[in-house]
Amino acid sequence: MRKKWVIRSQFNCQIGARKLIPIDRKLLKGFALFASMDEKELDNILVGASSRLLGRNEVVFKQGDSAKSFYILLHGRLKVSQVTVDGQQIIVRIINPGDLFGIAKALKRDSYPGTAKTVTESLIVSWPTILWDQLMEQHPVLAANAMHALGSRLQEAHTRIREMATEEVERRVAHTVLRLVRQSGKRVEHGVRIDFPVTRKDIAEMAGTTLHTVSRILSAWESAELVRGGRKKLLVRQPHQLLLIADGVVEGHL
Amino acid sequence: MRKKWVIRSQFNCQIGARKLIPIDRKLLKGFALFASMDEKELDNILVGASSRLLGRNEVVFKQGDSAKSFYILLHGRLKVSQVTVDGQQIIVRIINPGDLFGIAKALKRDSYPGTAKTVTESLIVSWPTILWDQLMEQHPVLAANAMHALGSRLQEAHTRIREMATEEVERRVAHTVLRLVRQSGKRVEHGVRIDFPVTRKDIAEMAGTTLHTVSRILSAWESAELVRGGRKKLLVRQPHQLLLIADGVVEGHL
DNA sequence: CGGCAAATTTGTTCTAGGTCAAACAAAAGG
DNA sequence: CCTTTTGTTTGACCTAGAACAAATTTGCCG
Repeated sequence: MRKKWVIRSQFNCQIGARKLIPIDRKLLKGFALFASMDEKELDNILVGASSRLLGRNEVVFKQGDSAKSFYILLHGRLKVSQVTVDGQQIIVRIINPGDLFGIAKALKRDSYPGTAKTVTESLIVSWPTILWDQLMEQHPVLAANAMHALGSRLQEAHTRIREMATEEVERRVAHTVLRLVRQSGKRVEHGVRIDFPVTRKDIAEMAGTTLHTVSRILSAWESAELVRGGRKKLLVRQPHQLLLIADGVVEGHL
Repeated sequence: MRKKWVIRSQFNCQIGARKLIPIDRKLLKGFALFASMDEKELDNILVGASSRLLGRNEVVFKQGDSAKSFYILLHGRLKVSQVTVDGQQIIVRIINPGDLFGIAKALKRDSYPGTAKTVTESLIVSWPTILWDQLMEQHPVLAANAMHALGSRLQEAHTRIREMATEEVERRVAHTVLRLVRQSGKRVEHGVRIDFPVTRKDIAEMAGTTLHTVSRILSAWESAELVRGGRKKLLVRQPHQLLLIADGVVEGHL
């Protein structure tokens, strides 16, 4: 068993060995991005790709780094954050398996606008950024799918903007939690569990508020039996009730 | 002359004649979207397109309408807004000449997520939505440019999210105004004028605040000689000072 | 197992900016 | 020209939620 495990300067200086996990096209299959592509096309796409297995809390790229590669997440979970000049942090998005990320080229940028960090052990595949245009050109299906992905992100962004502009915190937090449920929820015995570690601070940075306020809200919800919290854990017991709060149908519990 | 035109309840019942302005490929040239495409390709793209000249305050499509067409704005200015269930409005974006809009297909939607309305007389070109995929496939350059356009919008959306999450109103309003200056500013004698009618309410809906607050802020800025207001008018006299406010370098004037 | 850092909870205070209210000004339309 | 509509300004008040502060809990690592 390969145990050449990390010597971490501070972030992710990884070791060569880790890099060369053989990439099987089977790994790609099943993701929307590669929908309806045949084996041959997939192999073709994989030329030039390399993969990496990362542990928890490792940084894939940092805000401002020059964008040498673009990626797709096969397994695990990342979060992308930005820090403002005055040190405040926000979470731009959570990356789920199958998502493209670091596609600075598509955004006409040559540096990454945010920092991508694993929150669980993760498997990623990367390509050199210079291959982007070529890849898009040679695989129209891929291009179309990538555009769809961008489109969904844009829609989600608009939704967040609208929420932040018009809704009060409790509803925004409810929306945030529901989004997590939708993207990363796992049915368990008494509800739906967010299947990766989320802190109150994370939620705050997604909803545009403070961890204190989030904590108060979750406590209130816990009293009302809507959720069950825990350190970096969250179980939603009554998604439907939460939806009512999110949509402003019922009064909140604060 | 095809006069099978819609009689639309209350908004944009326009006249058939207006529809059939001959579209010259020269009109398209010069827009980033069609960069580096030759005459022949442009003509090809224009097959299936139709154009329309609209007056002020006409609705191109309404939130929820089924997305039968996608558009590009050649001349004029539109604004896209969304209304929430409880009647609050926000401005999603301002559409400037050369911008694609109504590309629901790229967002995997079959209805428009917002309402697009002219704020000045505008010239638009439209294609039936069903041509989208075909057009993207046959013109990789167009596809790439369209993706860039989406990418820019996504970036702008993230910027707005970050601003709304971390900045206080005065800075947000400053950013909003500066964005208007950048996109639609016209150098004039004593500064830069926003070259289309913007109300305080518009600005509020872009910055995520109320028209009252915007009015107060602009009044304060006016006292400080930073801007000059007027009914639906705005002249920025000292963009640089405004930038300092936007970036939080100097105290605001409230 | 004990110590430590990270995460969470909860109380108290304080203010930015929303809400309510009203007067005012400039277009638009007849 | 007068009336109406639409946009703007300003004041007075009030509250959601941020900021400040501290105690408490939890998981981790040596």
